[in-house]
Amino acid sequence: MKAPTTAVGSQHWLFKSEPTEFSIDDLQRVGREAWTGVRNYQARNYMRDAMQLGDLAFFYHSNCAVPGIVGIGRISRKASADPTQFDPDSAYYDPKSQPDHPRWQCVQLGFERKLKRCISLHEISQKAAALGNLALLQRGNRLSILPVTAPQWNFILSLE
DNA sequence: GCCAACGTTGGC
DNA sequence: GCCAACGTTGGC
Repeated sequence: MKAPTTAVGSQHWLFKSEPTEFSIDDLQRVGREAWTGVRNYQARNYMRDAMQLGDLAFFYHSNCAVPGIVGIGRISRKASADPTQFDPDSAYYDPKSQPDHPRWQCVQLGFERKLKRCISLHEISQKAAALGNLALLQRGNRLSILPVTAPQWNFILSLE
């Protein structure tokens, strides 16, 4: 018997986005968005190797007045080649990536809902003891896509 | 705007 | 493979 694969939609993630670039309101308006432009190998590996259709993700506003979690999205398409890597006009163009061996991948994130209120990084930091080693709170973390455990997910949502 | 904490690049 | 230089992230 084959080992069971990870159940569809059973995992949780956190996606960072600068609201001046792409906010939760933008996601709500367009409904779904290909998460292009990730140029970090670890973040890519999370998308390419781990994310399953239906996984849930916190939508986090970074580099803004009140950084924090503002909404929820859901993986609506599994990873595929990020087209911006082949577009010379794109800010994310990667001349070293070959079309037959794409270096970068992206998933599609669908809008699920906005939180009733922003759960700020400040507030999350204050609850650090209850959250264990939440990747978001790890020192020096700069990844734009982070894993969240089910207990962490449930605890953060309970703050809403 | 500052700056700590990275990840990446490229010379050697 | 080492590592200095450089670029980026992102909170503050």
